[in-house]
Amino acid sequence: MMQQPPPQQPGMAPPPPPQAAGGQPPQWGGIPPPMTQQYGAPPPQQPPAMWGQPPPQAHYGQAPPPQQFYSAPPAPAPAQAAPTASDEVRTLWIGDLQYWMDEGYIYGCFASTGEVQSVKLIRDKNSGQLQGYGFVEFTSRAAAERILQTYNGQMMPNVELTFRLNWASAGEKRDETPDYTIFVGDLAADVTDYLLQETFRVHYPSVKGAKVVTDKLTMRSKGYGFVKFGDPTEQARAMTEMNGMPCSSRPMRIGPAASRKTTGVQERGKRQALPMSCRFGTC
DNA sequence: GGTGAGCGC
Repeated sequence: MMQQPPPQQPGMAPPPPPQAAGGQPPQWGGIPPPMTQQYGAPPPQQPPAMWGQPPPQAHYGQAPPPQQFYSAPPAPAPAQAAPTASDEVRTLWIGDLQYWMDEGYIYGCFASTGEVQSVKLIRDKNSGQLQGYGFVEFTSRAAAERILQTYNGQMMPNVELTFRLNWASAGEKRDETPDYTIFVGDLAADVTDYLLQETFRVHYPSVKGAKVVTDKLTMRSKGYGFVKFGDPTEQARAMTEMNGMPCSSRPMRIGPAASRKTTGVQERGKRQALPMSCRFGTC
Protein backbone atom coordinates (compact mmCIF):
# COMPACT_ATOMS: atom_id res chain seq x y z
CA MET A 1 0.00 0.00 0.00
CA MET A 2 1.10 3.46 -0.45
CA GLN A 3 0.83 6.38 1.78
CA GLN A 4 -0.95 9.31 0.34
CA PRO A 5 -1.34 12.69 1.80
CA PRO A 6 -4.82 13.42 2.97
CA PRO A 7 -6.93 15.65 0.79
CA GLN A 8 -6.50 19.29 1.29
CA GLN A 9 -8.94 21.58 2.91
CA PRO A 10 -9.36 24.79 1.07
CA GLY A 11 -8.15 27.63 3.08
CA MET A 12 -5.87 25.62 5.19
CA ALA A 13 -2.24 25.04 5.28
CA PRO A 14 -1.08 21.72 3.98
CA PRO A 15 -1.30 18.90 6.38
CA PRO A 16 1.95 18.66 8.15
CA PRO A 17 2.70 15.11 7.31
CA PRO A 18 3.53 12.73 10.08
CA GLN A 19 6.74 13.33 11.87
CA ALA A 20 9.52 13.28 9.44
CA ALA A 21 9.90 9.63 8.89
CA GLY A 22 13.14 8.27 10.04
CA GLY A 23 13.79 6.98 6.59
CA GLN A 24 13.81 8.63 3.23
CA PRO A 25 11.11 11.18 2.76
CA PRO A 26 9.86 11.88 -0.70
CA GLN A 27 12.02 14.18 -2.65
CA TRP A 28 10.02 15.33 -5.57
CA GLY A 29 7.94 12.35 -6.16
CA GLY A 30 5.51 12.36 -3.34
CA ILE A 31 2.86 12.61 -5.93
CA PRO A 32 -0.41 13.61 -4.44
CA PRO A 33 -3.63 11.82 -5.13
CA PRO A 34 -5.22 12.47 -8.45
CA MET A 35 -7.55 15.36 -8.37
CA THR A 36 -9.71 16.99 -10.91
CA GLN A 37 -7.54 18.54 -13.48
CA GLN A 38 -7.75 22.20 -13.97
CA TYR A 39 -5.26 23.22 -16.46
CA GLY A 40 -4.73 26.88 -16.57
CA ALA A 41 -7.17 27.48 -13.86
CA PRO A 42 -5.83 29.20 -10.82
CA PRO A 43 -7.05 28.12 -7.44
CA PRO A 44 -10.60 27.38 -6.57
CA GLN A 45 -13.13 29.97 -5.80
CA GLN A 46 -12.18 30.10 -2.19
CA PRO A 47 -8.81 31.63 -1.71
CA PRO A 48 -7.17 31.04 1.59
CA ALA A 49 -7.79 33.61 4.21
CA MET A 50 -6.61 36.78 2.66
CA TRP A 51 -3.50 35.62 1.08
CA GLY A 52 -2.35 35.30 -2.40
CA GLN A 53 -5.48 35.35 -4.38
CA PRO A 54 -4.70 34.83 -8.00
CA PRO A 55 -5.25 38.30 -9.25
CA PRO A 56 -7.55 38.67 -12.24
CA GLN A 57 -5.21 41.39 -13.25
CA ALA A 58 -2.19 41.93 -11.21
CA HIS A 59 -1.62 45.55 -10.65
CA TYR A 60 1.99 45.59 -11.37
CA GLY A 61 2.07 48.95 -12.97
CA GLN A 62 4.81 50.70 -11.30
CA ALA A 63 5.92 51.20 -7.79
CA PRO A 64 7.03 47.66 -7.44
CA PRO A 65 6.62 46.78 -3.85
CA PRO A 66 9.94 46.89 -2.13
CA GLN A 67 11.47 43.76 -0.84
CA GLN A 68 9.07 42.41 1.63
CA PHE A 69 9.94 40.44 4.62
CA TYR A 70 7.35 38.70 6.59
CA SER A 71 8.36 38.63 10.11
CA ALA A 72 6.39 35.93 11.65
CA PRO A 73 3.38 37.30 13.41
CA PRO A 74 2.48 35.78 16.72
CA ALA A 75 0.00 33.50 15.10
CA PRO A 76 0.81 29.94 16.04
CA ALA A 77 2.54 29.20 19.24
CA PRO A 78 6.23 29.54 18.69
CA ALA A 79 7.40 26.10 19.45
CA GLN A 80 10.88 26.35 20.72
CA ALA A 81 11.79 29.51 18.97
CA ALA A 82 14.94 29.87 20.90
CA PRO A 83 17.25 31.56 18.46
CA THR A 84 20.09 29.24 17.97
CA ALA A 85 23.47 29.89 16.57
CA SER A 86 23.08 32.86 14.34
CA ASP A 87 25.31 31.36 11.72
CA GLU A 88 23.15 28.32 11.44
CA VAL A 89 21.78 27.60 8.02
CA ARG A 90 18.04 27.61 8.21
CA THR A 91 16.85 29.02 4.95
CA LEU A 92 15.17 27.06 2.26
CA TRP A 93 14.90 27.95 -1.35
CA ILE A 94 11.42 27.63 -2.79
CA GLY A 95 10.66 27.55 -6.45
CA ASP A 96 8.10 26.69 -9.04
CA LEU A 97 5.84 29.39 -7.75
CA GLN A 98 3.04 30.94 -9.67
CA TYR A 99 3.05 34.63 -10.12
CA TRP A 100 0.17 35.30 -7.83
CA MET A 101 1.83 33.53 -4.94
CA ASP A 102 3.07 36.34 -2.82
CA GLU A 103 4.81 36.43 0.52
CA GLY A 104 1.55 36.16 2.33
CA TYR A 105 0.57 33.03 0.51
CA ILE A 106 3.92 31.43 1.11
CA TYR A 107 3.91 32.42 4.70
CA GLY A 108 0.47 30.95 5.03
CA CYS A 109 1.70 27.68 3.64
CA PHE A 110 3.99 27.20 6.59
CA ALA A 111 2.23 29.24 9.21
CA SER A 112 0.91 26.20 10.96
CA THR A 113 4.40 25.13 11.76
CA GLY A 114 4.93 28.23 13.78
CA GLU A 115 8.51 28.21 12.68
CA VAL A 116 8.69 30.62 9.83
CA GLN A 117 11.04 33.43 10.46
CA SER A 118 10.76 35.31 7.23
CA VAL A 119 9.69 34.97 3.66
CA LYS A 120 11.40 36.72 0.84
CA LEU A 121 10.26 36.35 -2.70
CA ILE A 122 12.31 37.60 -5.55
CA ARG A 123 10.77 40.08 -7.92
CA ASP A 124 11.92 41.93 -10.91
CA LYS A 125 13.27 45.25 -9.86
CA ASN A 126 11.54 47.16 -12.59
CA SER A 127 8.29 45.44 -13.18
CA GLY A 128 7.76 44.14 -9.72
CA GLN A 129 6.90 40.78 -11.20
CA LEU A 130 7.49 37.88 -8.97
CA GLN A 131 10.17 35.66 -10.34
CA GLY A 132 8.74 32.41 -9.19
CA TYR A 133 11.13 31.65 -6.42
CA GLY A 134 12.20 32.91 -3.08
CA PHE A 135 13.56 32.09 0.32
CA VAL A 136 11.95 31.01 3.49
CA GLU A 137 13.87 31.34 6.67
CA PHE A 138 12.91 29.26 9.62
CA THR A 139 13.58 29.65 13.26
CA SER A 140 16.13 26.90 13.33
CA ARG A 141 17.97 24.58 11.12
CA ALA A 142 16.09 21.66 12.54
CA ALA A 143 12.83 23.32 11.66
CA ALA A 144 13.99 24.01 8.15
CA GLU A 145 15.06 20.46 7.74
CA ARG A 146 11.80 19.17 9.01
CA ILE A 147 9.82 21.36 6.67
CA LEU A 148 12.01 20.36 3.77
CA GLN A 149 11.43 16.73 4.47
CA THR A 150 7.73 16.93 5.05
CA TYR A 151 6.56 19.56 2.62
CA ASN A 152 8.73 19.01 -0.39
CA GLY A 153 6.72 17.28 -3.04
CA GLN A 154 3.44 17.74 -1.22
CA MET A 155 0.57 19.69 -2.61
CA MET A 156 0.47 23.41 -2.08
CA PRO A 157 -2.75 24.81 -0.70
CA ASN A 158 -5.49 25.52 -3.15
CA VAL A 159 -3.55 24.83 -6.25
CA GLU A 160 -2.45 21.85 -8.22
CA LEU A 161 1.19 22.30 -7.62
CA THR A 162 3.61 20.67 -5.33
CA PHE A 163 6.13 22.34 -3.10
CA ARG A 164 9.54 22.63 -4.59
CA LEU A 165 11.97 23.16 -1.78
CA ASN A 166 15.66 22.89 -1.29
CA TRP A 167 18.34 24.30 0.88
CA ALA A 168 19.36 27.75 -0.10
CA SER A 169 22.57 27.19 -1.94
CA ALA A 170 24.39 29.93 -0.18
CA GLY A 171 24.34 27.79 2.84
CA GLU A 172 24.68 24.27 1.83
CA LYS A 173 23.62 22.02 -0.92
CA ARG A 174 22.46 18.73 0.05
CA ASP A 175 20.82 16.27 -2.10
CA GLU A 176 21.27 12.92 -0.62
CA THR A 177 20.86 9.82 -2.63
CA PRO A 178 21.66 9.97 -6.30
CA ASP A 179 18.85 9.16 -8.58
CA TYR A 180 18.57 7.73 -12.01
CA THR A 181 16.25 9.41 -14.36
CA ILE A 182 14.72 8.63 -17.69
CA PHE A 183 13.05 10.88 -20.17
CA VAL A 184 9.52 9.97 -21.18
CA GLY A 185 8.05 11.57 -24.24
CA ASP A 186 4.84 11.35 -26.21
CA LEU A 187 2.72 11.69 -23.16
CA ALA A 188 -0.96 12.25 -23.59
CA ALA A 189 -2.20 15.58 -22.39
CA ASP A 190 -3.96 14.15 -19.40
CA VAL A 191 -1.04 12.29 -17.92
CA THR A 192 -0.24 13.57 -14.48
CA ASP A 193 2.80 13.18 -12.31
CA TYR A 194 0.92 10.65 -10.33
CA LEU A 195 -0.18 8.54 -13.24
CA LEU A 196 3.26 8.59 -14.73
CA GLN A 197 4.78 7.57 -11.47
CA GLU A 198 2.37 4.74 -10.88
CA THR A 199 2.73 3.46 -14.39
CA PHE A 200 6.31 2.75 -13.59
CA ARG A 201 6.13 2.04 -9.94
CA VAL A 202 4.02 -1.03 -10.33
CA HIS A 203 6.89 -2.56 -12.23
CA TYR A 204 9.84 -0.93 -10.57
CA PRO A 205 9.68 -0.47 -6.85
CA SER A 206 12.61 1.86 -6.76
CA VAL A 207 10.68 4.58 -8.55
CA LYS A 208 11.02 7.70 -6.51
CA GLY A 209 8.76 9.95 -8.41
CA ALA A 210 7.77 11.34 -11.71
CA LYS A 211 7.36 14.74 -13.16
CA VAL A 212 5.33 15.77 -16.14
CA VAL A 213 6.73 18.96 -17.50
CA THR A 214 4.16 21.66 -17.78
CA ASP A 215 4.11 25.16 -19.01
CA LYS A 216 4.41 27.29 -15.96
CA LEU A 217 1.89 29.82 -17.08
CA THR A 218 -0.77 27.67 -18.62
CA MET A 219 -0.12 24.60 -16.52
CA ARG A 220 -0.52 22.57 -19.66
CA SER A 221 1.52 19.48 -20.17
CA LYS A 222 4.33 19.76 -22.60
CA GLY A 223 3.93 16.14 -23.45
CA TYR A 224 6.99 14.82 -21.80
CA GLY A 225 8.31 14.14 -18.39
CA PHE A 226 10.77 12.31 -16.22
CA VAL A 227 10.77 9.32 -13.98
CA LYS A 228 13.31 8.95 -11.27
CA PHE A 229 14.56 5.64 -10.01
CA GLY A 230 16.61 4.81 -7.00
CA ASP A 231 18.09 1.76 -8.61
CA PRO A 232 20.15 2.13 -11.76
CA THR A 233 19.39 -1.36 -12.93
CA GLU A 234 15.70 -0.70 -12.78
CA GLN A 235 16.27 2.47 -14.68
CA ALA A 236 18.08 0.55 -17.37
CA ARG A 237 15.43 -2.10 -17.55
CA ALA A 238 12.64 0.41 -17.74
CA MET A 239 14.31 2.06 -20.67
CA THR A 240 13.66 -0.95 -22.82
CA GLU A 241 10.82 -2.68 -21.10
CA MET A 242 8.58 0.33 -20.87
CA ASN A 243 9.36 1.90 -24.18
CA GLY A 244 6.21 1.87 -26.26
CA MET A 245 4.04 0.89 -23.33
CA PRO A 246 0.88 2.91 -22.98
CA CYS A 247 0.32 5.53 -20.36
CA SER A 248 -3.19 6.84 -20.41
CA SER A 249 -4.02 6.61 -24.09
CA ARG A 250 -0.72 6.76 -25.82
CA PRO A 251 2.45 4.74 -26.01
CA MET A 252 5.36 6.31 -24.24
CA ARG A 253 8.62 6.98 -25.85
CA ILE A 254 11.50 6.58 -23.50
CA GLY A 255 15.01 7.83 -23.70
CA PRO A 256 17.89 8.72 -21.48
CA ALA A 257 17.43 11.90 -19.55
CA ALA A 258 19.82 14.65 -20.34
CA SER A 259 20.88 16.20 -17.12
CA ARG A 260 19.23 19.39 -16.19
CA LYS A 261 21.11 22.42 -17.11
CA THR A 262 21.79 23.57 -13.65
CA THR A 263 25.02 22.38 -12.22
CA GLY A 264 24.12 23.88 -8.93
CA VAL A 265 22.16 21.45 -6.90
CA GLN A 266 23.18 18.05 -7.98
CA GLU A 267 24.83 15.32 -6.17
CA ARG A 268 28.02 16.70 -4.93
CA GLY A 269 30.89 14.75 -6.32
CA LYS A 270 29.91 12.28 -8.90
CA ARG A 271 27.07 12.46 -11.27
CA GLN A 272 25.38 9.72 -13.05
CA ALA A 273 27.19 9.10 -16.24
CA LEU A 274 25.54 6.51 -18.34
CA PRO A 275 28.04 4.53 -20.33
CA MET A 276 27.18 4.54 -23.98
CA SER A 277 26.81 0.83 -23.90
CA CYS A 278 24.11 1.19 -21.32
CA ARG A 279 22.11 3.83 -22.96
CA PHE A 280 19.50 1.52 -24.21
CA GLY A 281 19.63 -1.14 -21.65
CA THR A 282 22.12 -3.40 -23.27
CA CYS A 283 24.08 -3.95 -20.18
C1' DG B 1 6.89 18.83 -29.58
C1' DG B 2 10.50 17.49 -26.25
C1' DT B 3 15.36 17.22 -21.70
C1' DG B 4 12.81 19.64 -15.82
C1' DA B 5 14.39 23.53 -11.70
C1' DG B 6 16.03 27.73 -9.47
C1' DC B 7 19.61 31.21 -5.36
C1' DG B 8 18.69 36.80 -2.92
C1' DC B 9 16.27 42.35 -9.10
